[in-house]
Amino acid sequence: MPYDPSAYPPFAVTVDLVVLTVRKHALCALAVRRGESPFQGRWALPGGFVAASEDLGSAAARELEEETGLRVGESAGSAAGVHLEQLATYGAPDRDPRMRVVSVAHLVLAPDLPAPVSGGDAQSARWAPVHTLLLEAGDELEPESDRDSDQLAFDHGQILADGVERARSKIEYSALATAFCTPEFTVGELRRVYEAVWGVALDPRNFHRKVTGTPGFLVPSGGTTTRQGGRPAQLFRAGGATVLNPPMLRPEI
Amino acid sequence: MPYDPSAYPPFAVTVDLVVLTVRKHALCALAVRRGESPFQGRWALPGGFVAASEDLGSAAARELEEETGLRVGESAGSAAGVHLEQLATYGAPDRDPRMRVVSVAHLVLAPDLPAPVSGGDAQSARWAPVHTLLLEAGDELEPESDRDSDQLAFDHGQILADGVERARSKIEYSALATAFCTPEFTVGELRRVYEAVWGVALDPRNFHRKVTGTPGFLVPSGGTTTRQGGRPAQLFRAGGATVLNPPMLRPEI
DNA sequence: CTGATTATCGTCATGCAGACGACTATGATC
DNA sequence: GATCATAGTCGTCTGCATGACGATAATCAG
Repeated sequence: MPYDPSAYPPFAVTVDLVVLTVRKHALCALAVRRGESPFQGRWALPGGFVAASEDLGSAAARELEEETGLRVGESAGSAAGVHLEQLATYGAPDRDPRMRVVSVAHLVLAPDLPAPVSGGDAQSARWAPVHTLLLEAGDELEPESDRDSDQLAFDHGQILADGVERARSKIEYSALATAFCTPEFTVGELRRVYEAVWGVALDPRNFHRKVTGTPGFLVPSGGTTTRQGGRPAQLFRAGGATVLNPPMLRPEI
Repeated sequence: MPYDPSAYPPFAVTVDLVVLTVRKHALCALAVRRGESPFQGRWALPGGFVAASEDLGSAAARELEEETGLRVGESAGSAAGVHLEQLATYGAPDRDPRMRVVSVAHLVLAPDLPAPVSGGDAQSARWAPVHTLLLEAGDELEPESDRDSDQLAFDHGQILADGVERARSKIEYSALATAFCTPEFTVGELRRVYEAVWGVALDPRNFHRKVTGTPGFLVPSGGTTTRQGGRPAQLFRAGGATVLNPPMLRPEI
């Protein structure tokens, strides 16, 4: 591998973000409307170019804050639980018709946010249920849907699908489902996160036994709440555990 | 995100390979000796630049074949079981002192190969047990070891560590351990793969029960062999299963 | 033939997970 | 205020997978 500074082909490097949250019992992703060609007017994942002296993770965090106001960090800021990790890198030669772009996709898990947030450099942004963004050609579309204008630009449909699959599998064996929750949450709220991400119904009693019996997963914060109605529920915070052993089992079928 | 073709910073994109195999009861990685500065004479992971119109996975497969002769592909070529997947992307601004390089690392799992292979564009290559490549500064070194010349160049030590950890966790819940085996193998040979990758001893009887009882993991090929000594062992091929449910359990401690 | 080595089958106890009953504590409704 | 719906929490039972380990089978090296 002889080194010749002029011999390597030039690439542009971007970061794209799969920002997931749970809203109204549905797993939702952040999508921004493209103001530029190509794919003008279509929805896409938020993202942007990596600066010349910027780390990949820093670029992802910067884009996230620019487009959502969310800050990453363990105990920082208002939204404490935001989680960011690298997802995968997409570099098919023709994935961007303008030039050769390699995109390092990142996955963000965030608690439910009041509004899609404004003030980004995208014309508009929204939370969309992932099942509406992931409809493949040939799938059923509701009559009132936007047809293929709901399809994501570039290869962002694939990126989103990979991110969703990563999230689905990761909450099995890690405590990351708490990243979808507010700092204090109930067992029922955590269960609804699992149900939304996996798209299944879980037995409340077995779920309660499992999560409260896993050391380090949850720590009681002392208070209770009735915000879900019914009997007051104990409030918990995320414990120090990061891996769940044995894991949460995703029901078959 | 206004588009200006001249505004994006130029990057070089490379692929680096973590090629793992099991030799002599030890998990080994492929390392090549660098002939160029920086890190001249040091060991590094194989890899190279991505061509202008080349997909990332294709570049990884090309580099793999150039440096080892291995061909990726399900039923192709001589070595059938070779597995290649994207690992992660490393892009710290100062990871290469020459210029801004983003490296998309890939993980390769291969059966034991007779020789480190020659004919690559690297001066020399060898299989090294991962524990010798992953010694951190401050760890014990055997007196006869090459000291820090055994440390990998660039951030390849971190990349290798990430690849090893990926392999260790992936054989838990997938059938990928068979990628370390020849096309036909015995239960004992598969068990020795797990033992080498995890660095633990497994009970032969429970292991046998587990792998032969998991549908689709192994299919008998009909023959037997005594190449491991002792009683003849039944030969198997990898079945169609890709995920193991329930997974293989890695012993604690 | 004897022993070493490896493969394979079986048994038993433990523990977790799924299915589900029962009870508790709140707000909503009449 | 009584009743109902809702959600949370505690228990029980059963099946199954696993860990620990005994026992037997089939080869090779002396």
